[in-house]
Amino acid sequence: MPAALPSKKDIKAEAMKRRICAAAVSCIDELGYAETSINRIQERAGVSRGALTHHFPTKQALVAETAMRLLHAAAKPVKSLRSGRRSAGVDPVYDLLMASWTDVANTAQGRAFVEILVACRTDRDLYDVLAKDLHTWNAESVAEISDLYVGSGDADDDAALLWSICRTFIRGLLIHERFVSDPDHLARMMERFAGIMKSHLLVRD
Amino acid sequence: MPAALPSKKDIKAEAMKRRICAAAVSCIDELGYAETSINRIQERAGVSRGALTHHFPTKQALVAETAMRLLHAAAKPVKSLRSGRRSAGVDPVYDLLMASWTDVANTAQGRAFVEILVACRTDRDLYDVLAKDLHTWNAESVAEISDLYVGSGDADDDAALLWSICRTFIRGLLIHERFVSDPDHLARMMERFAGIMKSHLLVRD
DNA sequence: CAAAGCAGACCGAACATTCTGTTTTTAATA
DNA sequence: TATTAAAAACAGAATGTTCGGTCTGCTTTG
Repeated sequence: MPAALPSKKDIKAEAMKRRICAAAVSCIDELGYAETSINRIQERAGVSRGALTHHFPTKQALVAETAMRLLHAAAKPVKSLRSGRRSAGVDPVYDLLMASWTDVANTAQGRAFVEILVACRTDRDLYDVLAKDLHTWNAESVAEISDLYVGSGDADDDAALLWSICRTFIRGLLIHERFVSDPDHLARMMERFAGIMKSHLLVRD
Repeated sequence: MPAALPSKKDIKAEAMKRRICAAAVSCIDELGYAETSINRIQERAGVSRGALTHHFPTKQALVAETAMRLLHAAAKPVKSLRSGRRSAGVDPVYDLLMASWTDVANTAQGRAFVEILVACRTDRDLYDVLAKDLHTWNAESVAEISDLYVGSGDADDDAALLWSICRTFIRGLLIHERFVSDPDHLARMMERFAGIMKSHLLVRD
């Protein structure tokens, strides 16, 4: 594993890929997965068709890499919340949940990721590409939490279960928006939910 | 409001629409919203293009009507749970939530509905058609619950808030499937969640 | 016989992908 | 260090398919 330091070529390639994936994210977030075409991503990224095709030979490859990047980007915030600003707010779990909503889920990246998640429910090819990373990401996320918290239930993996529940609710909240006219309602739901959960996910002693 | 009893023509038209919408539901459930085309719906419904076009001049009209039907179909189960099988199971709220998952959400209809919900997050035209019905459906659903239950929190609409949280979680659960390898895990999450919620949504005395 | 229901061909637009060139970068050689 | 051939990065046209929507007829119903 030489981990050869990146050449000028690699740097440009990485910059190009990042640019294209960023365009893909904003497209998916604003237009939805169904209306996101290669043409539109290309246009939004300000990149020629040849360049895009060179780095991502198929649409699936582009979506897959975009999803991977979103996945790895979403892993950071939880870790940073783990180390940073302890005991600053009301409750660590409450803070974690509220931050997960505002800083991770309810962002262009978070919304785009949910779009891709929904897409790979029915797109088996896409799912096959992402499945492994989704599972390991999930396992790591759950392990991080289990390391710090313990659940109020009987099962020994109760903290993991509760954290999965939290993430599931937060993702669902993105979809619930269309049901209510007042956007403030989502914040109220989030607060109420976090208030309930903080008495079940307890800091390890 | 004459509510003229349906003629033979109307009956046939209704049957045709039902058939097409059913095909749309199974398409959206199995292929996802992005891969659902008029051609495929037509093929699955075993209907000619002319017939389909006659009843639904545009794709949006078809999706909108399909969503309406799903919405009205999803209103029933909650009502039936309200009247039927009281005190049969562990807890009325627990039963209600578990039934909402197995009988409403985790069905072809439920999954298709979520697909449409996700789609109309970014499709403003579709949302404009559905918004009114989504809001009133939501209001009715919440009213039904508030009529029977009271929340553990301070707010006077706490039961409504909690019920919205429940529905949001259940919808999110449909998406969470791709994160875990064991499908049984979803059931565990559902049970744990319902167990928590039953101590916050309380039967009115 | 008028009108609605139905059948299927047809249309331009947009799609993902493939392709032929052109430019730039890399690495090997002198 | 200068030269050069190969490889990679890019540009953009061309291709065949599929899309949603329209249009022209035929059939059934009222």
